[in-house]
Amino acid sequence: MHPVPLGFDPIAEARRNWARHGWGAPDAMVAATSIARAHQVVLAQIDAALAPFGLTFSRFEALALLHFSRLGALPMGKVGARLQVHPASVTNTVTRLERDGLVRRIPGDADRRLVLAEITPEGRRVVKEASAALAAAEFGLAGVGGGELAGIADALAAVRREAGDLTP
Amino acid sequence: MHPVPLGFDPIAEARRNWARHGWGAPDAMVAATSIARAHQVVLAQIDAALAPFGLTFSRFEALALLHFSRLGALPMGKVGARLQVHPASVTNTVTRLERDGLVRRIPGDADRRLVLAEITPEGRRVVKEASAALAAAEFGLAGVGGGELAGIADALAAVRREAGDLTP
DNA sequence: CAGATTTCATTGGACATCAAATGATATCGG
DNA sequence: CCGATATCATTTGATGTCCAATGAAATCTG
Repeated sequence: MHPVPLGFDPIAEARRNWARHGWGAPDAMVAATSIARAHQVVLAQIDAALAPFGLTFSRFEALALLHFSRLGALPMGKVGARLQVHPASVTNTVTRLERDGLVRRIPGDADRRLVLAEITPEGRRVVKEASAALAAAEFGLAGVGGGELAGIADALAAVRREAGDLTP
Repeated sequence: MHPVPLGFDPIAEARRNWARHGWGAPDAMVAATSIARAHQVVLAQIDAALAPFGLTFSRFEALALLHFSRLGALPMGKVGARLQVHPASVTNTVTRLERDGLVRRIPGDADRRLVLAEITPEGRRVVKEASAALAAAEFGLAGVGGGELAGIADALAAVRREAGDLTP
């Protein structure tokens, strides 16, 4: 997509322009833009690593969650809560996983409003291979040192804290 | 979207599960997942701050880039290179900005393959107001301290370095 | 100079995400 | 017990992103 590097840092350039026009909160602008760019870069590599398995990161996350669960099955709502995505996104994700035979929808027994997503044996096989591929690709963060990885998680904890993700 | 907090950190939980199954690169997994979550949180707040202006972050970025440019106009390709997005995304973004009268398409004079996106007076008016709103909302990073903002940018610089964004 | 190659923007298809509305089911209250 | 309210999943529609293919125009090459 970007065969030709720009030769300069687009975010640093944005900061200069931002300051030149006297616009506010330049540090926040740089931090937010850095997050967006890092997300774009990492997700592209993750999806590339998962493509051979017919998975996207979204689908992999859902599949891994089910694989980790006690019964290999969770209600749609639980999946959304754990992955922190919109209910409609869960419906979409599970539908595609089901299409590929990695997941099955089963009706809730006690509460008939519930729909459970259950991972299939094929799903378990695929998620294991995919996790290995993801680990091999270091989640798109190859080249980033171990200490730097911890630094990223720590720095972003402040953002997640604001969002209420942390237990404080 | 998530009125009810989970009561625990989903990423910390993911790390435990990941380790329990002996899967690789847990630090990278945590870092990548943290980036994805931070992106989701920040972008949601940014888009909320921009909604009153009929803008999304993508459209705002394009509009600001044109506003900063010397002539208030840039070829589509340049916009994509600077914002680091796919050409098809630029086409989409500019089409919507044009629909709202914030941008105009003008044909390239020298090279007739080029299409220039030019910001309109209305576009300049809107982008200024929007930038103020964005600054007021601190880019969705209100509550994150100044030092922490710099820490985020610094930590993510390692990722952007790998992607070739930095000049070194 | 003419044909081949490259560059540029657009189009169409696929995927992910969210918001709002809908239908089905469960629970609460009188 | 029955009606009102709440919960759950899905559907529909809008956005944004990418890839692959296409057509138009410029440039390179023999």
